[in-house]
Amino acid sequence: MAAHDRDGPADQRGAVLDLVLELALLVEEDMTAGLARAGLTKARAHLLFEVAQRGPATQQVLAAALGVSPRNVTGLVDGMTATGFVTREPHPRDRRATLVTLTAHGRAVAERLVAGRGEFADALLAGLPAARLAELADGLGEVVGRMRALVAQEGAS
Amino acid sequence: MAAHDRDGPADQRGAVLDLVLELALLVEEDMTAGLARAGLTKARAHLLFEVAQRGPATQQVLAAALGVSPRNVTGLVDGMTATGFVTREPHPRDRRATLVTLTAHGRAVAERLVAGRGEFADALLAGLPAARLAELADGLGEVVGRMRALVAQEGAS
DNA sequence: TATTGTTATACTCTATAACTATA
DNA sequence: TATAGTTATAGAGTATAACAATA
Repeated sequence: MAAHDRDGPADQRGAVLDLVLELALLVEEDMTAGLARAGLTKARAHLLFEVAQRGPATQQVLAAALGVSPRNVTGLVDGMTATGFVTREPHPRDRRATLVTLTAHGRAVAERLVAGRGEFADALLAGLPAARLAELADGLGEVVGRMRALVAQEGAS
Repeated sequence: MAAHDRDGPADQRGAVLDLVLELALLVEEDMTAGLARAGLTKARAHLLFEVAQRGPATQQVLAAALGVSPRNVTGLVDGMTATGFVTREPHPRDRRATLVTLTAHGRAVAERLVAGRGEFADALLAGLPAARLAELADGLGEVVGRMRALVAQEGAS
């Protein structure tokens, strides 16, 4: 117990870190599985949401928004065209460009996934007292802030 | 303000969910970047840790432990042999099998990554008062428990 | 006959470089 | 000359099915 007391703070941080890592893993698994049920991968869902928010967009714009190469967007759009989520429409004023546009199915799936967030939040958090939620929001906010700083710092170097 | 008050609990859950999702994304990015600096991918690091914990293991065992196909393990071991993290050693009693074994480099990198967890925990959490940490551990524990149940439930259906 | 690992094939995400059509 | 998107090529993760060697 003495050693445990001495290492208390580090142990506690380690325990919280373990929870954060496990949570990240579980969220990723759950999300990937849910998207697969909708016929999507994470990369394609990302593109779907981007188009849903912006409206029809060129592949260059999408590449920049997603942080991937233009070539990669070609592949994603190819797949999502074959599976009926988007179409390539001619750009009205630039014949080099195409406008990636949602199909009715793509729009419906995007809306359904966004709506599903509420259910997900309930499954994770319903029944927790407001005080408990507030604590979590505070603590997570702090941790997320530090993570953002870490990632930004490493991205810069 | 009235509508805001009425939707309070759902809003609060939505806010916490956003934090959880952002945290999962940031952790994943940071981890992927860190592993890349060590010459590893997530899949290869997973295999590395598994071998570090178990000692030399057959590819079948590793496939089961990682939850991937045996064929996939062949590819991972091929890559990690080429990059000097592991070797294939003959199984002493079963000439069909190979024992995936860490090289000195593989062992060193595994130890370095495990040690790096402490620094990561500090970067994320150092300076937070013990009470704050305890709250976080409680809240995250609850959320992780529910996530585990969710994933298990979906995996079963 | 069952198991271990590999070859064969295929799909997805990712990247760079070279090329075409258009600005 | 610069830009949009594609073809070409390549590496990594993932899967199933067929096959060899061995149990």
